[in-house]
Amino acid sequence: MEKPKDDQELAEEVRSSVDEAWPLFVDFLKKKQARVTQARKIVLRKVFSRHDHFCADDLAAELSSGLDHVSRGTVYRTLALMEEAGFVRVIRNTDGHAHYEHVFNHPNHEHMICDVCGEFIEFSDDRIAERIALACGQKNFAQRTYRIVVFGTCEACGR
Amino acid sequence: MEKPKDDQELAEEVRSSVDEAWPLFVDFLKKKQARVTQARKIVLRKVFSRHDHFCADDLAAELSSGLDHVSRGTVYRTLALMEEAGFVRVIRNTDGHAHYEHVFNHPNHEHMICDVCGEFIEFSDDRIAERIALACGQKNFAQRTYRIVVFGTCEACGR
DNA sequence: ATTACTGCAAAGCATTTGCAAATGC
DNA sequence: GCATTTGCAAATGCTTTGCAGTAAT
Repeated sequence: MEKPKDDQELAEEVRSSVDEAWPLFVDFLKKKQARVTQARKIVLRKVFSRHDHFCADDLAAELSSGLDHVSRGTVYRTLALMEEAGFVRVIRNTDGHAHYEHVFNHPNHEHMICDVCGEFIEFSDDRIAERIALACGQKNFAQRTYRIVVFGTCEACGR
Repeated sequence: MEKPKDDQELAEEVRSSVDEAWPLFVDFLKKKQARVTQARKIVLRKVFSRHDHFCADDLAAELSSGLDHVSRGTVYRTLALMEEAGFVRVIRNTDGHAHYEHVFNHPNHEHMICDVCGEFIEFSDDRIAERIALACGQKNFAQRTYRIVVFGTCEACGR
């Protein structure tokens, strides 16, 4: 049973996610012989300051015009790194945009996307993961990750 | 137990798919008060003349320079119609291209995409469909369709 | 000091769109 | 005959890239 989170709890969770994620990202960069830069820290912090899903371009827009300035190109490059590091997932909608979400402190879950309002609804089901693993075994396919998107109409829009 | 299909059987299957699909597409267009045109027929035939997956742009390229000429814009517009009609599915790869496949005479199935060679491997599992339906029920989400893509390495590339 | 990263603006590229001509109804 | 479609080419919009300057090691 999970009670709704209030603002303070959310803020807490954000802080801890960034605090946990950053050192891990630093490790990842070092292992890769890449550099630990301000821009990368700013992008990571921004990504974890959001709870919802966001699209690359919006993030780039926000960061390329604020105080902690990071250029569009760098935002895209950093998001690619973060995906490689496994901190972030891409979900390609039917529109051309790349939607991202962070996966840190966030159990495996999939999405329903409402055709009408575009809302993302999360769900998860361990059984599905099992069946997918099974199918991969049968095809001798070494699974790295998978993505499920269900399209349809959400409760609010259906009424 | 299914035996491998030889060329003649494949040709047969293609012919019958087109022959079955076209009248249905005509119905769809009429219901929509849209027009039954040559261009739409040509695109549909081309889509069903392919067994594999294809990307919108390749199809457009082939059709915009052949004898049965259809312009790029029209190919894109027609593919959108065919998707709406449920004859075709889009699978978005990580590259920006839209990959299509026809779903007529083709049971529900999902895909594994090899990171190395880009091959599409089909698989299906009714259990997964059940679990997804269940999850949608729980969220009061009216499911229209869904897509699963598993990323990883295929058998050949894994060796 | 060396090498990688960033910012900027320009290029890329699949897809969409506006509009005049063509076609289906 | 009238409205929808088509073809073409130009525009769009997200994303990537080249390069000169800047920052990290």
